[in-house]
Amino acid sequence: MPTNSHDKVPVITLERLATYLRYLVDLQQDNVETISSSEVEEQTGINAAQFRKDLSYFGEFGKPGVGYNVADLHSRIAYILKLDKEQRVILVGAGNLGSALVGYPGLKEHRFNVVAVYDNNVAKIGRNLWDFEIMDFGRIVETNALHNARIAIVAVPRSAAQAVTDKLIEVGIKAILNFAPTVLRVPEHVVVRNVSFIQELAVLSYHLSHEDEENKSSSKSPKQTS
Amino acid sequence: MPTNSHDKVPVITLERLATYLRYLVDLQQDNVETISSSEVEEQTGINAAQFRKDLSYFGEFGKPGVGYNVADLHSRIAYILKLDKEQRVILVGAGNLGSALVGYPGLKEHRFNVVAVYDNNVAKIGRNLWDFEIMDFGRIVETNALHNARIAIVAVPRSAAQAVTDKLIEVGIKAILNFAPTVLRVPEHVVVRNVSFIQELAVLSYHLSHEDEENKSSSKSPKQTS
DNA sequence: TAGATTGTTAATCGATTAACAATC
DNA sequence: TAGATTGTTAATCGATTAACAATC
Repeated sequence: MPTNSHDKVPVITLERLATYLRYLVDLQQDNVETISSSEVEEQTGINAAQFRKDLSYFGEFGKPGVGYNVADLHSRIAYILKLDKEQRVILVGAGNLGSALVGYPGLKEHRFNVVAVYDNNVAKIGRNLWDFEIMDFGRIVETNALHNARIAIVAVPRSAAQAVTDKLIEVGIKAILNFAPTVLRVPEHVVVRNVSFIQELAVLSYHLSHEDEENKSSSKSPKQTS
Repeated sequence: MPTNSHDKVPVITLERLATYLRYLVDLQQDNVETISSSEVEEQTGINAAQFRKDLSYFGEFGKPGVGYNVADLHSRIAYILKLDKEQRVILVGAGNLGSALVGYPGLKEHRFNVVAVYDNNVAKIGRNLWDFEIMDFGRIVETNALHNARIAIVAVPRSAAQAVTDKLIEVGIKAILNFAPTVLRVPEHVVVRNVSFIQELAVLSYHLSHEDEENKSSSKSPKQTS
């Protein structure tokens, strides 16, 4: 049962799948037709065996002795991540960050379709954010019954985040991308991913503060996370 | 050699440290004075032993039979992550995202001090972004010699990201928070963290697409990442 | 065919967590 | 003191990667 069996694909494999996708876009722009796993390793620093292992959760993608067809691999990974079909998304919180997120062109490129923008600030409700009229979050029960979005982006202040989340779950949201700097409590059937700008800076800050004490070590490949 | 020995603290521990910090802020706002590791587990879903283990890399923080003093733990974690002292940060890319990032109040709260904003678009150079005059990225050699920032936020289009990065390394940047959807190649002494909004949505999308096939399982604690 | 590279197994490595002696 | 909870050890679990038979 290959090509999509769901049983326990590690989340970190999914994350790398999304990374491969980005990299494959680069390759397509450079008109590269075929790559081998060892070329992936050279160029991204991700171990060749790991690349093959990640793919193996979903079936067979390459030709022994030849490698992987770039266009084919791209479309198959997009399929696995369901980036090949429209996913409806709502944004809650029409502040600076929410505005930047909704305005990001990569959303459309990856078939994420923002269907509504919500806020609870009466000064904002009714005004426009890009192409969207900002809706009253207090009325999400009615409006999401129409839109039927399953993914929500939460870009509200920490103090509002849990209450917003509770409401989102009520209206059928199953996946939340949380930008508020707090741990959201959700029922078990709801998936949350947290994005914390400050947390990332904190990790960088830690490494910085120690760099002067460090002696040179010897690896060569790019050292990156996420 | 406790309280800051650097030898191989897992990055994931550092990430959780930043999570603990957020949580401790919540507790302080609620005037909670003491917590035990099992309360942390209840409220955040992070295993109590893991919490204790994470802290153990840096010394002793609690009192057996009592628990952890919230204010003390907060300040010690802030110290470890060097969030107790100013870190100078530059932003490259004065677009929507860059604007939202620099405007984020959490930066100041955590002592990240944005010292300059750069762009290469002549239409933007000289204009203001919040309190900052947008500087010509072409002149960063001179300007960062003054500011001496070590952390850079890269919020430029994919096509510009690698060239920008190369230049940043030239001017002494040691840590990069990358928002461009591409893998940056950096020398071994430079740390990169990638933030990819689309990647996060892709992981959510994957989970969504399968949810209808899934039968209920039985865990209860919050299932979150990052 | 010979050479290259896959998909997968098994060994290794590292992170999570249960268990418990130390101690407040 | 008795009860609670720490810090840490050791067992478990899971992810990474080397190695190689299969195969293009």
